Amino acid sequence: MGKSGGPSRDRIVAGAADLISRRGLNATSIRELARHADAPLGSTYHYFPDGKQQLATEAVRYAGASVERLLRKELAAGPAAGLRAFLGLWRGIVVASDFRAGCPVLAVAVEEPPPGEEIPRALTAAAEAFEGWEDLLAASLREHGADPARAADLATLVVASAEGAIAMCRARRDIAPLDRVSRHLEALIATALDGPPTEG
Amino acid sequence: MGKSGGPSRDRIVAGAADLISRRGLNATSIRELARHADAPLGSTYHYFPDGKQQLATEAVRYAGASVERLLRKELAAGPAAGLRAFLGLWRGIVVASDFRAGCPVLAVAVEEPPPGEEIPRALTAAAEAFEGWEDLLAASLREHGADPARAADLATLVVASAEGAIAMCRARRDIAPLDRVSRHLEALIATALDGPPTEG
DNA sequence: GCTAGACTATGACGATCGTTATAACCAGTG
DNA sequence: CACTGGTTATAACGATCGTCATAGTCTAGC
Repeated sequence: MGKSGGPSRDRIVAGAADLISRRGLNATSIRELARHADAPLGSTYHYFPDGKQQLATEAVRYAGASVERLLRKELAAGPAAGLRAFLGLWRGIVVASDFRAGCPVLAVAVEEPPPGEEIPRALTAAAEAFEGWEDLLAASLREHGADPARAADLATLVVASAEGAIAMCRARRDIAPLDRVSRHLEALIATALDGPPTEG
Repeated sequence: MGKSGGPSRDRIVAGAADLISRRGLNATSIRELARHADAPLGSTYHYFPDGKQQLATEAVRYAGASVERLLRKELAAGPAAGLRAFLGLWRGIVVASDFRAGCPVLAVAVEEPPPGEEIPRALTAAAEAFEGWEDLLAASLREHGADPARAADLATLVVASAEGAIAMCRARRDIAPLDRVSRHLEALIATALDGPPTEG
């Protein structure tokens, strides 16, 4: 098949993204990741010779790219549609998992890098995922008439509040925080497009 | 001394809050928690006979109460001052730790509860901490003339976006996301107090 | 001095961790 | 048939995990 791996490799990556989003990175073992994807332990080290760090990095990149793909598609209908799709995606994941799963990018972002100077690749991948989402949102906002100076701020607020709300929902086992944030964000986007606030 | 524990007990709890905020709950061992507080391992099981779960719960409650105390104090000068203190607190922690520490409540909130029906006490404590902060902010907003129906939404947005921004800052090793969110939130609070938006 | 009770020190228990090594399977090609 | 290269199976390495048990060291009050 494709020279870069068969279907089980992809299953491992996707499963890792899901399991990391539930348990956190450092708390998830390679054995659990393999079991979760119905793959043998030996295969994980076959496909990912650099071990856990490599698998985690690819899982984060996979999740980041998936969201980015959805975002790019839905933003074609405007920032409001993109925002709704973004928030709806997370809402679906949180509810479908009965508040057990969240965002794998967030899970990686909240863990301390090892004491050495080296910054783990997975953490860098998490930063890139966040930035990718922000950039798409900000560009769409600007294209639809939002104040360019505030577009980036608003995009950061959207990503940050979505991520935070996901965590709050999981703690409370209640989707209300995400819904409250969604309502507020949709209003914000609407006013950002209609009339830029008095700046001077 | 006090019947409920000496100074080293408090050191262990405070140290646990810090270490959990860096490494995550499941990824932090009791031995590390003891070492971090310069306390012997035996002492952790002496002060916290129910083990890791009890220590984690107390650490989350400690962090939640600390922030709540600060918030209550600063909100006396109005919602804008409270917001600034809240965001400034996190900013200080993130910057002072060189992007290694974050919010222990968030760290606990993003981890999956065990398969049984029992919800870990630490997770419940995390939910209560978030709610405590939200309630204080919402009450202050209402007291200062904000639309009561939107006060709760705005308070949730503040907490969610702060938590999310902290994680984004750690991933990027850059304080900019939190600063961007802060700027936006301060503007939001200002308009919420001045003129409630056209509701329709 | 002596005892009581709070704290600490030490070591162990089975389990699991990340990782590696080695051997077995199993598809295709000759 | 043999052979080869990608995949899986199995076992093991030292290290660390959460927890417990036991014994030691303190300090207070008699």
